[in-house]
Amino acid sequence: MRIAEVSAKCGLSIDTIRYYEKSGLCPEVQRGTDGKRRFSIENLDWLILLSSLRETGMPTRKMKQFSELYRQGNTAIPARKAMLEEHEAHLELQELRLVKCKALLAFKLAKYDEILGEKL
Amino acid sequence: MRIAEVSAKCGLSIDTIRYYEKSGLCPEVQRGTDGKRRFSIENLDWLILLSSLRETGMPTRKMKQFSELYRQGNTAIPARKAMLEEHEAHLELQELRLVKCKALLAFKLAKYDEILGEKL
DNA sequence: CCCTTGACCTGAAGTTACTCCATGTCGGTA
DNA sequence: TACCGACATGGAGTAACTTCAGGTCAAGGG
Repeated sequence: MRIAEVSAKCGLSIDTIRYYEKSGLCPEVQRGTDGKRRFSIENLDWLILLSSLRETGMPTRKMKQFSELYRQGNTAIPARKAMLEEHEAHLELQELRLVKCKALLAFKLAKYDEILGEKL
Repeated sequence: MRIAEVSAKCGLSIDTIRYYEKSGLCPEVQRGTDGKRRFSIENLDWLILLSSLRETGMPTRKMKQFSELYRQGNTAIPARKAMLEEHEAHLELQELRLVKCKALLAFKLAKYDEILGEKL
């Protein structure tokens, strides 16, 4: 698979994918004889996961750490599991922020409607 | 109210509050005779709202735009309302991302457990 | 066979949104 | 009066991209 296809499938921009590889956030990507990247299914799956982790606020520093644990193979699975569980907890926090913001917006919008209503 | 207290109450760091004022993301803050900022309740409320908007991904460019509409007073309420409603829609998107990430994590964690189970 | 096109490459500079730092002032206390 | 803590400023540093300038390669059209 070439970079454009991977980009479409994982939601990361082409530039971001190159940036992630360069920064060691994803395992080595093979190259064709033309020097261009050829992504495996494994590469794609990894980028899909990274994309989702990133969207939900995991810093690249942690993604790099996670990637290093991946390179270490199955012996590092408990460590990887711990990282994902930590991120799960982080998702709960984000959920709370969303709920809080929703409530605040509802309150503000109600106040706007009140003011607009008075003008009639 | 002084900056340290406002920071504690709105969750933004002291540096961020100063940065927001400098960038025009919040209305003018009064100064005491000592040259130090004295925040009103209105200032605090505004920063609490900005903090929540920021946490949920509103870019500072939009926060600035919103702030300019605030300065225009009640005539700009329909425009402000529209912006907050747009952000509400954005929150729905984030919600989806969270749900998607949760599902992906659950799947990965189940796979890890499977691998760890096989080793026994 | 040559030329153009399109998808890709690299290294470097630019952008966003902070965050940290050095240095300086002011009001109050020992 | 000397110092302390909370605040001030301007500027440099950082994270995570994003954009840009300039170059390569394979394929197709004239």
